[in-house]
Amino acid sequence: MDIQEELFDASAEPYIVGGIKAVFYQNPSNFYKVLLVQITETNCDYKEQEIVVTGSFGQIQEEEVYRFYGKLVDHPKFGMQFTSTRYHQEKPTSIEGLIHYLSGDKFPGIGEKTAEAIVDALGEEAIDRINADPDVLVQIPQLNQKKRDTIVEVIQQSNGMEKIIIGLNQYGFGSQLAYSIYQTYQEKTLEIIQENPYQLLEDIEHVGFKKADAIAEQIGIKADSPMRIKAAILFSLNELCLSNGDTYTYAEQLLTKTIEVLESSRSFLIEPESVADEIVHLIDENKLIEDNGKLYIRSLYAAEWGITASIHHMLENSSKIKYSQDIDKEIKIVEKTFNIQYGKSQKEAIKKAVQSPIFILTGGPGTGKTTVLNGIVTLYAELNGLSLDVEDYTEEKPFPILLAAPTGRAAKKMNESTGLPSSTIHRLLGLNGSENQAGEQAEKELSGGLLIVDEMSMVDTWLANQLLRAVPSGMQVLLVGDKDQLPSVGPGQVLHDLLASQKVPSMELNEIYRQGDGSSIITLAHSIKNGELPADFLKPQRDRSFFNCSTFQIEEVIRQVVTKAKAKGFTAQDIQVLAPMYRGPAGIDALNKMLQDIFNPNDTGRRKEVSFNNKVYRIGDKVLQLVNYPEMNVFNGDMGEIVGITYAKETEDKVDEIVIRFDANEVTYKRSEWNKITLAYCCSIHKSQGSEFKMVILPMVKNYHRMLRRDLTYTAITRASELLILCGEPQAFHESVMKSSADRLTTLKERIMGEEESIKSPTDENATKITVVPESKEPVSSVTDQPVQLSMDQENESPQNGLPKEYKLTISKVNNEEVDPMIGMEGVTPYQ
DNA sequence: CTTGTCCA
Repeated sequence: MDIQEELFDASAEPYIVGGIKAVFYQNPSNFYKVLLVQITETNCDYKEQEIVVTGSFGQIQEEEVYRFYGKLVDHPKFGMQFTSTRYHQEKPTSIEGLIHYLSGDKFPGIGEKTAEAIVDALGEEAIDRINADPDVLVQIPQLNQKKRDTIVEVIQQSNGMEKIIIGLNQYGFGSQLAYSIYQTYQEKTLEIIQENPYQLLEDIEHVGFKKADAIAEQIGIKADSPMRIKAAILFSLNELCLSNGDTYTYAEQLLTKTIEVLESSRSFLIEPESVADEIVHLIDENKLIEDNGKLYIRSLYAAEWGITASIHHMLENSSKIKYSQDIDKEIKIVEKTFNIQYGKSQKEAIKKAVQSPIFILTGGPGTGKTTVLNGIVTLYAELNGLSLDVEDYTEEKPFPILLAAPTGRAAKKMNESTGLPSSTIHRLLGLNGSENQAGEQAEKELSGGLLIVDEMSMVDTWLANQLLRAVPSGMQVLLVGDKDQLPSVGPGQVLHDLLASQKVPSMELNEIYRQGDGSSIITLAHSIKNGELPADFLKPQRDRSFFNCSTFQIEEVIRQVVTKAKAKGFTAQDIQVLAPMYRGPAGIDALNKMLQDIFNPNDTGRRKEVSFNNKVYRIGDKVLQLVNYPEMNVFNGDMGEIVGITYAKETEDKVDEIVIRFDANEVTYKRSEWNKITLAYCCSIHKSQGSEFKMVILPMVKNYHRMLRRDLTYTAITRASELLILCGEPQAFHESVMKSSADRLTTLKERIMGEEESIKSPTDENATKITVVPESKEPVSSVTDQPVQLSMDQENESPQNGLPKEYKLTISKVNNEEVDPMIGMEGVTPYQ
């Protein structure tokens, strides 16, 4: 068996073997290539002679024959092609093939006759034999020393990849890591690792310090070597900043963390002084930035300043935006076109936005950001005499309004709500994932008159810098988002800081248009946003209720609520259970299993089902997409339904297949792609961002631990458009609301405000950090200090329910089915 | 402990 196949376990994987006819495209900054391949062998259902193969490849020789592993993809623009995840050069196997290979361009000076002589002497195993012992060539009289060297060199080079992979294996890298390391360094792999194993920390994701340090030890790098200490410092800085979302840290914390990293990797005592010395050296070398006692990751320091410069530059252009038309009059025309009436603040936002070089539109869910966004687009087009018909534009004259968002799903939603083309920010900027995070490479400037970015709260410091830097002079920018929702995955809190600086014109929408009057969900959301839990938090309301229970009772409580709701006509699509984490008794995985049994059981045991990763899938299951498939218009976070399951023996490729329907289109997933989906009856709060559900069920228990955060709770409850059912421990809700997330350490706000950095010591900073957390709130602590009893005051609360005065929701009553778990919601059905 | 993006 081929070494690679063994390594990557690729038994029934689709492959294509063929010669390279042309290299259509190669990205100079990474290994991405588009190749035209003349097929000689394949196990795919593909009848043409040629196919386009895309992927990351090292050196690709035209005319050479390669074996590509991957899958067929129907690209909307380029048709059927093969996306390859790994490949290797094919060794010639037949005698004729071998002769052809040896007499080819690769071996200068070797003709057909010489090649024949080599194969005559060494047989079909010639290549392996030369590899094993180059001296076997001496027996061939046609070859002089120079030709022998050429042959050996070329053969060893193409054998290099296998050697490198074996080498990586010996260093203890599994197939996955070995592969990504090889993809990055190619033939230089072993050289780079031997020179400085710590380089892996900078270049390869998922390589930890211990791993790199183990190799370093193996090749004799001493425990107190400056190289090792420096690597540990930079690694610790990254860990500290990225785990908290901060853009800087303090020397003391960095020192402590570094020593911890070093000493937990090798048992060797490290002097704090030597770490401190190396921190100073790194600052001198400009690999670490020190500013007013703060230590920054270089790229983040640059990005904060970059954003600041861009913003200031835009603001200087304020006076250049002038319209001859009467804007108020034009807004009236827009209102007429859409047949709506904007609220006062909405009107003001539209007016300000078209007149500002950069403008922030913010507001919670349901406040009409989308409506205003559409108004701004229409008014902008009106004022500038632009057509909004995409057909009127060409490649030379591109559409002048750019729409983008940090996630594929948000971009898709933008496209649906505006009818205009939109894309991810990455795609807009032409980022391809191989850039370093600093984005220090040259990038293209955008063209157009207006750039609109939605879900700005999810844009991190690096991306914001790259985006704003690509904005040309004169292009207006509109940033839209909700600063209280989940922050970016990457470091920083750009939207928050821009708003806090008060330098950028902005408008916050407060009026709720989505929910009807008297929604207590919105009131609750407002309190949570401000770090409070309202006094009536535990009392059943018309549109929400609370079940007090422990971690281990969550499953049973939710089972009963959902069973009841289902009987009332709520479907799996109407009800969404949200949890912050996957594992544990009250985790997403456990709840999904239970919910699947309610909504889509296999009672008879005779239904078609397939299992994967401890999960069972059946037709009718509600599933969640976990990655982007832009060509299918399906994105990370989209929900669909399984509409078909085909067992391996019934499919052409002999692999199990699942067909999932999303809104309009159906997508087929082979077993190898099943890790791209999961059950969706319960999903993570993160994945729910950007969606809305009639009924949201939200468990909160202390077991969720570090996931108890205000932004998560706020995001979760604001997903509910009609009903919200909370369950769990009141103390857990309390904790989550107390834990503010908008306390990432950043200096963007100060930079934009142009304030002299006040010299703060770490203790000062800690003090400010503490004040960010609101003072203890009386109503909450009084609720949480004692065992909670849910009581309903008959006089004030829903007397129409005719409930007894003392009505306690306890788990035993729920268990005995003495109470209706949808208490207080009698009149509510999904169809009202 | 969870979360995002990428190529003619």
